[in-house]
Amino acid sequence: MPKAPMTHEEVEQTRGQILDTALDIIIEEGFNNLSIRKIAARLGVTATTIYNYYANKDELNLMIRVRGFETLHNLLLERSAPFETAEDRLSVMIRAYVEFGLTYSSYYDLMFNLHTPKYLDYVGTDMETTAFNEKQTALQCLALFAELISSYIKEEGKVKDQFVLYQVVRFWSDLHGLVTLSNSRLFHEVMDDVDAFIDRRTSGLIEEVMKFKERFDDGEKLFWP
Amino acid sequence: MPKAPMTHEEVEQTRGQILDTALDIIIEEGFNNLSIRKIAARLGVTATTIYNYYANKDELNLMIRVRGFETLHNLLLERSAPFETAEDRLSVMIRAYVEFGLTYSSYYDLMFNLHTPKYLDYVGTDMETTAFNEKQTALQCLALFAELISSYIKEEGKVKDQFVLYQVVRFWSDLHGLVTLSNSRLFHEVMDDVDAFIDRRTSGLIEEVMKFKERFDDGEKLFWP
DNA sequence: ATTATAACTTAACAGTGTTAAGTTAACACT
DNA sequence: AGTGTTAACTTAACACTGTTAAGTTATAAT
Repeated sequence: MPKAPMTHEEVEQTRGQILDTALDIIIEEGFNNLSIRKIAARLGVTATTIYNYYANKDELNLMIRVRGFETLHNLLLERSAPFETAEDRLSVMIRAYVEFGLTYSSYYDLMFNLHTPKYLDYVGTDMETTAFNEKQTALQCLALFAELISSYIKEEGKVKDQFVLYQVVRFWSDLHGLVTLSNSRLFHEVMDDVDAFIDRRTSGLIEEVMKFKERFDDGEKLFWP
Repeated sequence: MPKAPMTHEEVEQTRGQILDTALDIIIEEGFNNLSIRKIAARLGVTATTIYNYYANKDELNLMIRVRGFETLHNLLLERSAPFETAEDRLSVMIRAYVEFGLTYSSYYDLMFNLHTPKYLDYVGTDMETTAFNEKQTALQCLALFAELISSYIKEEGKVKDQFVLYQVVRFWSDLHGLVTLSNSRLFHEVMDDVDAFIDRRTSGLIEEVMKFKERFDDGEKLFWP
């Protein structure tokens, strides 16, 4: 006798519309100007309706981050697809990462910055599974880099895995510093030609990765940097 | 006939008390939980009173950042003072920077992150001079590093200055990536022993700086990295 | 005692996330 | 056709934010 509930697909569609609207607002007005009421107004409903589809703003932020990681993952795949060698693929992926960070600076900030909770913060809460999915999507991006670095090294085993993780996180950290100091416009406070700096530093990092490969190609045993 | 206004010093003292209270709240409850009303309540006044001493929350944030840069600057001087050689001084300063970033993560975030306006955003506004002072304090920290790198190189001139700026900003960028990914707890999502990683990476960066020095000591001409 | 005014407060506005309670409309069953 | 169930939505409110206009109070010099 009751009214038939929305199908799972209909719910997902509405959730998608809400997310799309949120992304529109972020792109048009920046992340700081995103509010539940603003999303609702654009969709012609009241703010409370949003809460039928997302538990709270945190969950919405989490979904925005998932979108971000998916976009990044796709970009990395897209850019590396035309290339065969690990060198070429790594090179374009590093440049793609920087490009993503600078282009979608609002996403990037939400994905990688301090004031957003991370998976470990959600363990034991209602949103643990959502957060788990976000983390997996994010890890797939890291994995793309890890696979390539890993392919350099003939040895196998736990020590290798640790080495690869160290290398990946190390280069990630360097790239992250580059992206965030540029997005925070602090580079612009101390330098005239920021673009040139970013180009040079990105090229420098790619060269560093290539040097690692050469050392392994020359038959060097696994070394600890 | 009018009531005598507060002396400049009294005003500065009150401004200082407001700032101190703000810092207390940031340390105790985090930057996100800082509010004008909360500061006022702790000082036993109303929120509007704060506006007699600071134009708005932005100016208060600016002053918090100045404090942060002063603290960082003092820490760098303090740590490097006992040492004579440029190597030792650079080494302890690099470690001090990381230590500062990890210890005062709330300050650090406010000082270096996206969503706080920078000097260039204040040009032409009432707060331009305040922002200018902040920038100068910040640049003094950079200068401490620049002087030491500069002392490696015997040559002089514009090319050298550009080289030194590139090097300083490059290492700053790397350190910033390390600090912010740690503070955002993203390292903790992918690694077990984050402290070990940070130690190793910091040491690695110090080694890199030392290698530069060696190349110059060996009589190498100014090279472009 | 009067008066100017510095320092402060009250009250309000427009905004935020969020929740409890009420409305509306669609469906299945009698 | 009428009725009860309930999904989807709205209204109204709470507690909070930064910020401002207007009003109060206490102090100092005349």
